[in-house]
Amino acid sequence: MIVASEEAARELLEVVPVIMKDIRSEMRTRRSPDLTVPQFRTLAFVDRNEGASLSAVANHMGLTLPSTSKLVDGLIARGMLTREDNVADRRRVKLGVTNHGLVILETSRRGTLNYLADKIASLSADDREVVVKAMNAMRSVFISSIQTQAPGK
Amino acid sequence: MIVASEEAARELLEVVPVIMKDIRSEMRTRRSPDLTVPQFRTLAFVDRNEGASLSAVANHMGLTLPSTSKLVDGLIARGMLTREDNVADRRRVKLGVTNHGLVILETSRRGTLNYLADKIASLSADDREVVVKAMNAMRSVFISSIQTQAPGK
DNA sequence: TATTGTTATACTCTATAACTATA
DNA sequence: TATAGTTATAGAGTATAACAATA
Repeated sequence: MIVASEEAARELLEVVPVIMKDIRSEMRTRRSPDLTVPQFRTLAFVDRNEGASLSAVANHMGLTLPSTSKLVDGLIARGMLTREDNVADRRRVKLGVTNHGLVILETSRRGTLNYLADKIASLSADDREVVVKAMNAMRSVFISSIQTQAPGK
Repeated sequence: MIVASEEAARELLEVVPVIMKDIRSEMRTRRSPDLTVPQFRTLAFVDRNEGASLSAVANHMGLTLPSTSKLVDGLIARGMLTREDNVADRRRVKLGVTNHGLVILETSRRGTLNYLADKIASLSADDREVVVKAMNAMRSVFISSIQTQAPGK
């Protein structure tokens, strides 16, 4: 089977929004209504990059600084993130996940993973393998390799 | 390679939001800033199902009726959709795409497809095939087979 | 009474413009 | 002057609650 880029692009444009809609609905309304997708991704990023700056989060999320600032505001207001001054460069902030934030993050992740795994269980082992391979290929195309600044500087 | 549902679910939860973010950004800011993703999907659905009711659109999109009503309002205000009474059942409406809507839809689709195809072109032929197969598997899992009501009744 | 749709209200997501503080 | 971040403002996406019209 010869697959043109155009054909793969059509498939992505048709199917990806539907998967995304499903993930978003699951996060919003079912087992784990605590986090929206951007909130979940922000929390997960700060968890993996303790002390990250706002710019680092904005870069990872592909959002502007004002959008990211507001997103972070909400998570701080709900006690899931902390924001401190960075003494080495006082223009910057250092973000951190609270214990409460960690609990919410893990609960949300578990609920969503269970939901997705349950759906995927209906596929053949071959199809599951194809999905994993496709996601790895997509990762190389869509996830930029830009890394977080080291928290210190 | 044996792939557990859990592993495939983790991959989906990590990668799909990033692809979606990219598609959304492309639609919003680059070649085709005319339609958001939900607007695009609504227009495409009504194009394929001329005379569809609001409920049919809501069902397809996985949205509530009020949300769908507002979404459609916006497209009507911008001259891309029409809304008429359904004489056979006056509670219902019949939606249609205008010529202007068709032009915008096609322009947006072409721009986004070109953008995606360009990115995908960096993959090997094997990887492109894997992507298409994965999307077909996902379609069976995530796209419900519920069909539109016939426009007449 | 059930179905189809709209209006009112509210919150999140996201952007641009204008600003402050620090380097 | 350039960088990091916030505040103000605004539009889109989405939901629930309350309602009107029709079946």
